[in-house]
Amino acid sequence: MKKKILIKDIAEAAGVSSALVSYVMNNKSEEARVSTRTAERIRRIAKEMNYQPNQVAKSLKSGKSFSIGLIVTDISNPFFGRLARLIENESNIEGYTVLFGSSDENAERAHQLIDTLVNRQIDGIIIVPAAGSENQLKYLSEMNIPFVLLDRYFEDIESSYVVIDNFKATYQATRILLERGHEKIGLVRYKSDLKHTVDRFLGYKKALEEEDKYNDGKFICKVGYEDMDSFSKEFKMLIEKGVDAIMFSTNTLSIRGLKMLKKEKIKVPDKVDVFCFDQNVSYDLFYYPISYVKQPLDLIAHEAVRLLLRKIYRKEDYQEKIVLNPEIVKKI
Amino acid sequence: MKKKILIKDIAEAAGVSSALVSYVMNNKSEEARVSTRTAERIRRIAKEMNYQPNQVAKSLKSGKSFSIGLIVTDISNPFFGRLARLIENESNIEGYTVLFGSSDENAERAHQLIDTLVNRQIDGIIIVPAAGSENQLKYLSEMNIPFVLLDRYFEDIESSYVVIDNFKATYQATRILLERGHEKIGLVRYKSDLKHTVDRFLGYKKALEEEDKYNDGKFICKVGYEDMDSFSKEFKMLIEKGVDAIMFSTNTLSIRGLKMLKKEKIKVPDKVDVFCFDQNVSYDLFYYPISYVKQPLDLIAHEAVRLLLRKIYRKEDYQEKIVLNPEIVKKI
DNA sequence: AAATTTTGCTTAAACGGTTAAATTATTAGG
DNA sequence: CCTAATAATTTAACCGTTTAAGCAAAATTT
Repeated sequence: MKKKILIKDIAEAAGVSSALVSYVMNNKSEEARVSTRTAERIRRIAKEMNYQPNQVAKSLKSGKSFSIGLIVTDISNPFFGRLARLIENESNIEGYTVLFGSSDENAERAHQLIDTLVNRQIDGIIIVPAAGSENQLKYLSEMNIPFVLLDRYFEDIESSYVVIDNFKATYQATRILLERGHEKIGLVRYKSDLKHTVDRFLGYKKALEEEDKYNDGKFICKVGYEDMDSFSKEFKMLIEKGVDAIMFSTNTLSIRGLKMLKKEKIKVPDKVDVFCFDQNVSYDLFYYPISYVKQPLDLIAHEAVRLLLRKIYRKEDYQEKIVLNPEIVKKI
Repeated sequence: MKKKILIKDIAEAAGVSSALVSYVMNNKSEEARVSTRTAERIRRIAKEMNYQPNQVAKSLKSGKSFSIGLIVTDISNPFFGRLARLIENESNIEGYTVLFGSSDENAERAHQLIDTLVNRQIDGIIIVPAAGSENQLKYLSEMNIPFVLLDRYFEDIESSYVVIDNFKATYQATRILLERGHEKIGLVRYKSDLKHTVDRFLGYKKALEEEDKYNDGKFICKVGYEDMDSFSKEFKMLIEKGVDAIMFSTNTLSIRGLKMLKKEKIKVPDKVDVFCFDQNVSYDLFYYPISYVKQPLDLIAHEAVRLLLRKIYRKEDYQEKIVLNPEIVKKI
């Protein structure tokens, strides 16, 4: 078994103290006045011995770990998978590693994850916050741990965030359904008070109200995040109410809805037209072209990492709130 | 800004030395003969002050970090996303956190990732190895860093791994296509010498040879992992050769193939029948029921974590090789 | 040539824990 | 009441780095 090369091994081999090696390895030869000859020698030996600094020791000393945490609701959800991948890329470019965790929209679980990540000295966290996790964010603020929210945020918590204009997203999408001449437009949404969920609902509502077709929310189908079993029941009820179009307000709901429509042989768009949320490879395989709201994922990831790193570097307390425009992908 | 509670803060508050606090917090009161009264007091105070041990310091001292690395080819690929999620769950149960990275099937990138993870003192790594990464695995062995391979392995590298019987998978799937009466069965595969790719090819070949329908691999379409652009060209050529069925050998290839078939209006199964690889929500939205090879993902994740933890705990050098049975999901 | 500055390097403390060894307090035994 | 044994606690070294402070030699100034 090869032994891990430490700074003191290099120092020994070079016949100098470990301090010198450290200075050289951290490009501080100048400030520390290391002679160019010695610096050269140290560099050469370090390379020969394939020296890899122990990040744990570095972190302990510096309080910086060059790693960031990422908490999503479920990494296996393609939407978050793609986001995670993009965040990974952006972070790596800046020399950061990503630790991740899935909260399952569960505040308790999110709490655990945050603790774990914080104890591992992550320099900052990107969070898709679960409902009821406000206190955790307050805790992070108090501890001065930089964080950036994604996908949603809390109006009564001061924080940086990157989201899309969800109201606009469903408003525009619903308008398109209206323009296509639909009269009874349903909404499939989660039972949740999270900002983005509510905004998506409000956009839908506004569009319908403008045309006097809101009907007191008669065509809204609310499903719980956990009890997905209820989905089919609720969804069928919605269909039975005679809707002629459906606005799906998330990626997973879109997929589940399309599956149901296909299974129940409800013809799209003759019987019901649909408008989906977020991209998904599946849409391309559906028998009818699917229009959808597209979130600018790469931009979201880019901005999220940028905001976070800015917070990490400049310890300023300034919060940036970024609201990006959704793209409406109209396939017909 | 609240300050992070350290062991010495607890010690001070309890009027004892930090050693005692450490013993108590690590449930070593017995061995260290801490009086029950003191232990109680320390526990109470620690709880009141919400003490969270600094994992970095613990890691430095113990050489253990209670985190494991996970290297997949691409976390945004739903197949690996699901796997990652399951591995996350299994690891969390055992108190481990997951650091992940996507290698993009690129040995250079994988090398970087491994270095990063190792320098962060991860206790072990679960790797979906890229082609040409054998030397990295040797390095891990030399450094005595526990690792488990997933999805594929190298025949000339001694290691633990969890894979499915890929030969059997395509053999059985191809047999089904044969039984359906197809004569010209194509294979869509990656250009790669990785064990699993080759095995999948061999299973296909064997099944065809048994019926004298291999045709010297005339109906094989090989595409590069990176230059996916060539996919459409290659795929069209395959179609033009007049195949009446296609065996797709990975998840992404299946999806891309189905998309092409739909786009080009090539009727499934009348014009060409298909057999896909791995589950995917998309299959359910395709106009015709898709049969596919299903990998037992939860079992794979479970076993991978189990093997890795076993290696971490017992420092034994015994390699476990687990080959699981694929499930053939026949939809017609 | 002495005093001062600059150069090149070393020493040692610190980061926040763990743990073997040492020390002190308590109890039991004679 | 003194000694020995045992119980409870403290001390200090260590994990692998970083970095302020110190020091000796060489170079420069006076």
